[in-house]
Amino acid sequence: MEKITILIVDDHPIVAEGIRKLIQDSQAAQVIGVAGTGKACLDFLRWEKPDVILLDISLPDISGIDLCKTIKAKYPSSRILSLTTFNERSTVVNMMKNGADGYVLKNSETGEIIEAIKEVHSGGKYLCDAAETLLKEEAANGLLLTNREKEVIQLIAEGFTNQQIAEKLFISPLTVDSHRKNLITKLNARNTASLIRIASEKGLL
Amino acid sequence: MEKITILIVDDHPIVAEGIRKLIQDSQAAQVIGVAGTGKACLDFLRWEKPDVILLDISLPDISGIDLCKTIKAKYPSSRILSLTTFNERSTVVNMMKNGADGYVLKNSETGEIIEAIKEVHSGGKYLCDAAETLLKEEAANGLLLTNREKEVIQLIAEGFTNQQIAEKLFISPLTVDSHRKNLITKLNARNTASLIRIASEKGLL
DNA sequence: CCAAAAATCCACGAAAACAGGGATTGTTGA
DNA sequence: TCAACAATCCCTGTTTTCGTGGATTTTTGG
Repeated sequence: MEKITILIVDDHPIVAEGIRKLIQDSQAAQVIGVAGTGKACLDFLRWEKPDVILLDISLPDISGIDLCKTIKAKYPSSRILSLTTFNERSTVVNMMKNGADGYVLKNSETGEIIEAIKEVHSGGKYLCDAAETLLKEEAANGLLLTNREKEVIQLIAEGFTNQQIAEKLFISPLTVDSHRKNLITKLNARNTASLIRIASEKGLL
Repeated sequence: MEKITILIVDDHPIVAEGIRKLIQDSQAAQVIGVAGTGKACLDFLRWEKPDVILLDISLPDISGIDLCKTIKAKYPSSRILSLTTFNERSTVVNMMKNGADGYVLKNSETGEIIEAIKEVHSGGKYLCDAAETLLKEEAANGLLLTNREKEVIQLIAEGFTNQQIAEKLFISPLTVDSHRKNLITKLNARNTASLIRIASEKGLL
């Protein structure tokens, strides 16, 4: 059986080493490279084509989310498995939206990670239990801000007034105010200040 | 030479494995246990006394910060090296305040981690460069909110008005307003909304 | 002890947010 | 096709924050 070739992209030497060991032990795959930055990753991909890329989100130069998009744009056939510590809805969603083929948390069982690699390599998608639960929670709990609301809350958090936001979005200040009120209601805030705190806690900014 | 005995406390199997490998390779120490939860850690310590405890902050049951305090209370002679991904002032400060003997980031060079273990074992303190820089930045940059300001910003973030905050603190609403204005100036915010965002980003809430 | 910083209080007008309605277009999924 | 939802806009009055400025009293560190 051909071994699956792997590129690890992670800026933590410890983690990279741990993954390498796991993969070696499993016999199913082999690590052909380790990159500690987004740049190193792209350089590597110019010369070698791993079957699966294990991608961390927090990298020193660019975010794994952006890197994911870039890789998929340049090498559409590459398979990307996101391997991170974050289990926030927004992160999971963004990652998958940007073309990742799977999402596994670093505190997953080791077996699950190998499983995910195989699944992704064979063309499937893989979401770890925790991530799946999160996505369901989102749907249920209704952490569902509309696109417009996301734009608006973002600008509010940056300190713009209704008036200024209206100008940026080419809509009426009254509309912005409506969005603001809806946001306060949706997130159960008392006022704008607590709205921003709550949004920040939930990773919506 | 006696090897330094180590207990790893981390809920990421990958990371634990990586650390174990690093330590093995270094020849200077040996891992005598791995705990994935705070409880497992305390159980382990009842029977065995590792020279150095490598402690992660994010654990499933209790925070590493609290665990640190607990361990130090029960076993004052134990040496604790905090090994985490976070490099926020507040985290570093809290950890050291609760008795940790060292602070190293997971993305540190592997050599640095071994170095830190040795230093901590021999009774010294060790702060990785990144953490040290952070602490200096804090002093320099002036993330210096006064006690009163911290109370006030906390209450603002919870959605209370000047009036309400004044009642809670038994001071005049005008005073609260002064604090608010000072906060906005200090943190370079445009208004309360952005004040809360900035404070949240800096971990001041 | 003394200077610096923190905490307190104030005034006044302008600007912004809040409360609590209502209403009209699109879009879209079942 | 039709109800639900998103996005838009509006009104009225009240409350709160913002900007600019100043002033006094405690703490506190050297």
